[in-house]
Amino acid sequence: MKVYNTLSGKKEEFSPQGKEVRMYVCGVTPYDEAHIGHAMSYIIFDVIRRYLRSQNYKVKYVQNVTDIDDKIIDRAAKLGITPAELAKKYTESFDEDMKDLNIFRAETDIYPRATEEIPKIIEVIAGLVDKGFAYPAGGSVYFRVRNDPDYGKLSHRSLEAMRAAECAVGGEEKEDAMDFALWKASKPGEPFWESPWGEGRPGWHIECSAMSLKYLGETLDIHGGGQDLIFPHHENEIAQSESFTGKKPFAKYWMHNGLLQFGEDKMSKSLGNLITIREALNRYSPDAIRIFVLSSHYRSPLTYSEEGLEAAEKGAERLMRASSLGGSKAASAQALDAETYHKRFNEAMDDDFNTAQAIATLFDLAREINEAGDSGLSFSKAQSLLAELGRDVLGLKLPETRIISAGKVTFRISGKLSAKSTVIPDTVSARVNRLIEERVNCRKEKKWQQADEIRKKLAELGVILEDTQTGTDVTYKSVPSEESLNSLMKELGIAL
RNA sequence: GGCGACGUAGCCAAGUGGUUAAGGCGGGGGUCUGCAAAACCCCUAUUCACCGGUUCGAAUCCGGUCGUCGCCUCCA
Repeated sequence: MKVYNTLSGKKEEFSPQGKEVRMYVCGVTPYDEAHIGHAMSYIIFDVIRRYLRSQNYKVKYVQNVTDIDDKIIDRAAKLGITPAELAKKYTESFDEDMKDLNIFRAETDIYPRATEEIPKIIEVIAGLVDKGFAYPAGGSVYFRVRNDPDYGKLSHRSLEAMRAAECAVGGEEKEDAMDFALWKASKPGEPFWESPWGEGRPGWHIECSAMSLKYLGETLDIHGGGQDLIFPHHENEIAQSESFTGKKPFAKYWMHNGLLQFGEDKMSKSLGNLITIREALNRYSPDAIRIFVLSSHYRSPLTYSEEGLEAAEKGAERLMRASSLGGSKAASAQALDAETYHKRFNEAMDDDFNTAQAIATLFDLAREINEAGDSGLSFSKAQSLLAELGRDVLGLKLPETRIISAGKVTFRISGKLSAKSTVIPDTVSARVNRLIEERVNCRKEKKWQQADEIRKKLAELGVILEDTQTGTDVTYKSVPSEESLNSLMKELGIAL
């Protein structure tokens, strides 16, 4: 398996330290709703992790929550609530988003919060001060960048070049403009913790060093995040961690996803041009969002577009249909060769997680299944493979089809409804089934106009009917209200 | 200004020395169907921004030109 490492700028053979892969992915600062740029990043690392698991690696996963920083304090002050309340609210909202996007979580995962890791953070800062890599000034503590000869190795730039850019600002108390804060003295009214340097709170970068050290040890296998974190965040993490432990590298493989673009610009909170994950989920299925993200390479930027999401929705529908296609009773024993697809899929994923090619393989497999279905060949093996790779590795839901009404009606849920485990109320399905039954009778009697009318009206309510050789398939794209069905039945003169 | 990425069909997007240049969406034609839908089949890039060069051979390597974007400040 080859993995692109930002540190070396090359694809490298993946060889973790042990059987268990130690993986750390930078989490969010919960001060607002997460947007689909976040979704992109977490979907990508989710798939990387799922693939590692499918290749029989164990993965020990840690993802932080930066629940204290300037933005949280400012925002909370504006809203008149405490920073802790604000952070809690948006952490919960983020967790809900991740759940609906089908992001894998294991019992053994750790999602540490900065505010709950203060002792470890102070321990690391104190260690850096002892070793001369950091110095207190004015109640804060700064990292002494010039003492780290490796500084800049991840972002591939020199200290001189950075100084020349004259972008480093503030900090009259700093020895060097490039030095960054490990510990920030608190201002009146701000939340604070006691420390050897006075009341204050942790700087942004230090929590990741402290948490990864505490939960994953001195050397990580994979450290991931968006490309916007390469500098300064990850550069600073390396500086802190390697200076503290004296061990290099802090992380064997640094993986960074490309950023989501929105029109001409990057989608970001500061530009205000964002679509939240919640808004996206209200319009598109989680599978569509995943296919949209995974259809291009994870290191390339991706531009958000309605057309792109709609195209992905159609694709998701296609995979879902193939994975739930009912087998013919007359299917011959001759099965198609699923193994070549499995091989192609793995080869794509082994090459730095080429999900675009992996998905293309699934589309080819779907075509084979449909073809086999048309020609009466057995395709159950191919179908299990499609479901396995789609669900377990790419994290798609590929909503299950359930056969109801004695095999006459195939029931499906698709589109955005699949984000939650939607249940169609009995009162609703009873009415829909009654309408289908009525339509079946109309068709038997060749009352085509009436049959078409029922189909059309149900479609307007988000219930799609399709006739097959064995009966009628019903797909719920939304759940109609009992009342709307009642009035439809009244209009058509059909009694329950 | 410094560092980096990218420019492949109507749109999205793989491919990075020799393959018929993946796949999805869209469009056109057909099969099936009462009609639809779905599915399947065929067609939709003689060509990979442009100009030179290396090579028996380049979308793929090198140089240049034009264009787009990211990072250098909080960000996934």
